[in-house]
Amino acid sequence: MDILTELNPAQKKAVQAINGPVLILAGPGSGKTRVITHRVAYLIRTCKVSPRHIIAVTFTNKAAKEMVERLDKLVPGSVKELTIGTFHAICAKILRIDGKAMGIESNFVIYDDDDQTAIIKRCLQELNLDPKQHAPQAIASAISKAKSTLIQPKDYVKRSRSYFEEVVGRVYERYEQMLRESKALDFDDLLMKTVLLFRKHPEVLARYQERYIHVMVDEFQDTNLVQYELVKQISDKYHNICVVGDPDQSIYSWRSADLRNILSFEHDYPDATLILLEQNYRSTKTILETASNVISANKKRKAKRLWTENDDGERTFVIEAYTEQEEAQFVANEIERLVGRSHFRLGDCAVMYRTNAQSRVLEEAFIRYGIPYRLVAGTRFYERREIKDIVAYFRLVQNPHDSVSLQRIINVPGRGIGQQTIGKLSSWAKSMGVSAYDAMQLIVEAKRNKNIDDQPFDVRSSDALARFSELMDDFVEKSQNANLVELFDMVVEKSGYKQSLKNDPDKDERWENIMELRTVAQQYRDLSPRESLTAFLESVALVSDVDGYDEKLDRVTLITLHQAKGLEFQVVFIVGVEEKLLPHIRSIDDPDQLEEERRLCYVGITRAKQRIYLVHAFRRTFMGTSTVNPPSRFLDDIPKNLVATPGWWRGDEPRVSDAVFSWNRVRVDETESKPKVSTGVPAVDLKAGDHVRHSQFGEGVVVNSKKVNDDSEVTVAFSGQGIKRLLLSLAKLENI
DNA sequence: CGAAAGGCTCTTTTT
DNA sequence: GAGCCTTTCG
Repeated sequence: MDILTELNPAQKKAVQAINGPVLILAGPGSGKTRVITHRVAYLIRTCKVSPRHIIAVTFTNKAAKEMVERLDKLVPGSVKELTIGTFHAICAKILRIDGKAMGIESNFVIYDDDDQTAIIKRCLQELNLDPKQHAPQAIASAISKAKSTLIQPKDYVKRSRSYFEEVVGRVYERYEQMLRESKALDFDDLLMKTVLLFRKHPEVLARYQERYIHVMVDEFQDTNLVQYELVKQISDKYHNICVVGDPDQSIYSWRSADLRNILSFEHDYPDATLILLEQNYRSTKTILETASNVISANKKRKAKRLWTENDDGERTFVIEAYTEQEEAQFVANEIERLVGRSHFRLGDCAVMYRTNAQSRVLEEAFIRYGIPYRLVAGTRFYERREIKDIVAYFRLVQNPHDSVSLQRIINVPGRGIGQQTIGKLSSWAKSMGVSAYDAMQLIVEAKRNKNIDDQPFDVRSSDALARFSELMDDFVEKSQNANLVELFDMVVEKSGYKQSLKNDPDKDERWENIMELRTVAQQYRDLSPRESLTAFLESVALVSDVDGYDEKLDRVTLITLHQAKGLEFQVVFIVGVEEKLLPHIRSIDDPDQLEEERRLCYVGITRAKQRIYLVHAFRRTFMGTSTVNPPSRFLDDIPKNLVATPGWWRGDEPRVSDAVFSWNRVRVDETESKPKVSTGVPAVDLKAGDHVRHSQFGEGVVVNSKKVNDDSEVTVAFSGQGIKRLLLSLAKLENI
């Protein structure tokens, strides 16, 4: 297949502009991914560039994986030598290999936000600062911001201007020290330390410059200052740097992403070739126009002319629901209707929202309707307690100095090592200038030599500590010659974790999760014991939620607007299109942040290929309290001639009085829709203990059943599927 | 030391 | 509403 056919002139130009700096401004759906992959293929196949001289940076691991898959078809056999990954993953690799020059050992662990907060809390305690007055989260984000702009603790302290910054400065210094003691790096460190490494050791940088002759960066609008610096460093010799982005889709400023990077690029590389990708292949004219009208209201932006040859398509549906429950109901109902009557499949539909908290009501509605769905974030897998616990054992095996992991599991499951003992242990260790882990080994030794006075603990505590120390030693020993799965099984068993789950009310779910983690570990069993542990832990630390997202599954996707960037769906519902939610209340009084909210809305709309629904609720329960939110100001910017309401959702004036009855409308006007909603007495009467069969969930046992208006809500425990609540009239349950 | 209960505060978005 | 922390009691 020829690399250049099936590309439009602008795309062709982008693929062929391989020498010197290139800035590609790519509108949504303009074939950006295609351009990047074809450009790499062009370099390899036509220009005979060795794949090992090419580096491509993506925003998520999923994007990297996709690119590898596509390239494997275009240039078979080359992908192994290509460097493709996220900034964080690439930097982690660099530091494992070359970090020693910076005092970073190759077995460093990566601390996530949770670990970071844990450390900060410990700092506050040490510095006698009240965590209630100085929110650890706020301090964490201040430190992160500093690191993203390459400000080190000393500089931060020097330039602190307020009391808060002074506090942050003090914490920052101690925080860095603790990370060093734990031989750990946080996310921002991965980037910052790499830049510092390159600054301090030009000879190391030179190696990377020689290797990566062609540099490409995707989602450039969402890079921060360190990332920009890094890209600049690596490409500083050959200047073959190609960045791709869309300022209108910049939605990560809160993560220190800086739109000015695009401007800086034009400034730093005045000879850069500028390429605009403006033809949209994804959406209908109506969707594109809707989106353009929304984004055009932003003041700080360059006007852009997006166009498409696609059909006009359906109008944009703007819906008012009464509450968030009704909103979810509408979405579920409409999806059922679409899938039943038209060619759309469940997998073609996505529901997007501003905050994760909004997903719950949607989930409940889908469960009641019996519609299979997939939640992209939710309670994130790697943030679950049982997963973090098990992972902490592995981290400790890899790096015994990891104090956060030690604190986490030293008494999980309970083995008689309480707060008192832990406190005593760390101060004793500190007084001797060793890590807590080393201190515990001293206790073991003291016991062996019967020199009990060598350590300050009573028999009970010292026994417990010694036993834990020996346990960990066993794991470390195992890790040196057994494969990862064997180690996994040993850890789960011998740590007592498996046993301790027996009393856990969520034991089944937790156990399933642990087994899922085991499958992840299995993927690394071909590597050597040492390598597999490092690779496993690194993948665990750097995954994102979208990475696990599999579009082939035929299920409705529930996803945040942020995560949806880069994805596309036939049908998109954006819910909660209200003031205080989109735009979010915390962005409303800052003009810049407000513009970002608008971009977020724009990203959401432009995900849609065929149909877009913008749904808002008149009344919404926030944190216990019910509030009335006006429709989002963004809706005002959509021309009325583009907007419609689905036929069955009548209500030309969908105001309160009307909306109250809309619930009934869903049922009454539903005649043409596939599922007939019965309002009478359910055909079967189910009670606890009955065995039932469900088309999706299989067989299960009724746990509870209660009357809801004219219907019954039945709670059923399905084998292997967990407990679901279903509406009897909708869920087509069969009594067996 | 650990389990249980009650009280508190936030919840935007995430590599 | 939930997760986290503190308090209380055995």
